Amino acid sequence: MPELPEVEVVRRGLERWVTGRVIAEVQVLHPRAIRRHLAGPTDFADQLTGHRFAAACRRGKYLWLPLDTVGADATAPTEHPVQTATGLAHGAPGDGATGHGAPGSVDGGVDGVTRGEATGRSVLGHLGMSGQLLVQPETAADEKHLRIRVRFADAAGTELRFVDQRTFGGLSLHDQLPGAPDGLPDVIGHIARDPLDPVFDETAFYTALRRCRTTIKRALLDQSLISGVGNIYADEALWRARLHFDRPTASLTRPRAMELLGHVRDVMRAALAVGGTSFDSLYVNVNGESGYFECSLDAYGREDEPCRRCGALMRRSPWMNRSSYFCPRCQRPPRVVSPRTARSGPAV
DNA sequence: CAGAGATCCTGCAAGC
DNA sequence: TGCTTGCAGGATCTCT
Repeated sequence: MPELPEVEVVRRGLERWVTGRVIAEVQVLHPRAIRRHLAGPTDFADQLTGHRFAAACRRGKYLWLPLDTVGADATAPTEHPVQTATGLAHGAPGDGATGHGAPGSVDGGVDGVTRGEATGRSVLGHLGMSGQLLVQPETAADEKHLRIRVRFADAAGTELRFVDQRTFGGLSLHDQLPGAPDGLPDVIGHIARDPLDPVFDETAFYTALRRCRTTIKRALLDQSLISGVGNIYADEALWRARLHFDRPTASLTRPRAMELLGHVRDVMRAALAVGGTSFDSLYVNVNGESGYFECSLDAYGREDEPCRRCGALMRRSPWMNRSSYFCPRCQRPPRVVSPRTARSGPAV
């Protein structure tokens, strides 16, 4: 399922294949896919039609595309690049790859097209568990779970499709947060920056950990503290850090927290490096269930298999209506069970 | 108010 | 073979 690395691969695909294109038509084929757009499917389609996607940005697992008006002299068909996208994945993760306010990214424009003016609104997308944003030939057969189709005014011959089996994801249109240089939608203003973001605030993160009376895995999945981490990479990072998922956050020393943060980054970078390789054709290939990173997993899904570090059999624990995978030897359960009591005790 | 749990949804796998 | 049940999970809502 899509976590930060997968979403970043999608963002790069959108940047390449969708940015600068003018929307000719929007079809909403399943209302649940735009449930966060409260004004409904017709309004969503009407608001987008005739506008241009200005950029492709990401924060955590959210993607968004700011909308521009179309310049008066931009009626000629866009000569859109149609060539292999191989090499897109080679950018250094966290080095501008996250698309946060990169200077010129919004104003760079597409060759030969005069840019319109910003509308102050952005199309927000979330892939949920099974969502895919695909750039497909217009002639390609509809996917079984096609939810939204966006047709373009140019002659590139491709269209943007939102495909989502379990319908946890969706698209919506929102006003931009005032003062946000990258067109951040107001509804995700509370989402923290991700650990690959150059301006991720480590001190604020650690301060929040010390202040919270919760456990470390809950904190890792709390998108308002740190974004982009899902169940899989949380388990992977905790395994690498030899931390039990039920460890109270308040019991972590700063060096220990920074070590964990480093493992989160390492796991994400490794997944991002692998995820990019599947992205080399005409369409944005985001198969959330393709398992390209699966062979690299040390914890997630490895119940009853030997720990790659100590050989003990990995365990699976029910946790918040899902599962936590851990090594019972490397990742000892906390001695202090309650976060409340841990708060008054010394940091370990 | 912070934190914990329920909830949405669909397809697949396991069990009877 | 065919049905039922459980599981997967991110974000949001509700409850304590």
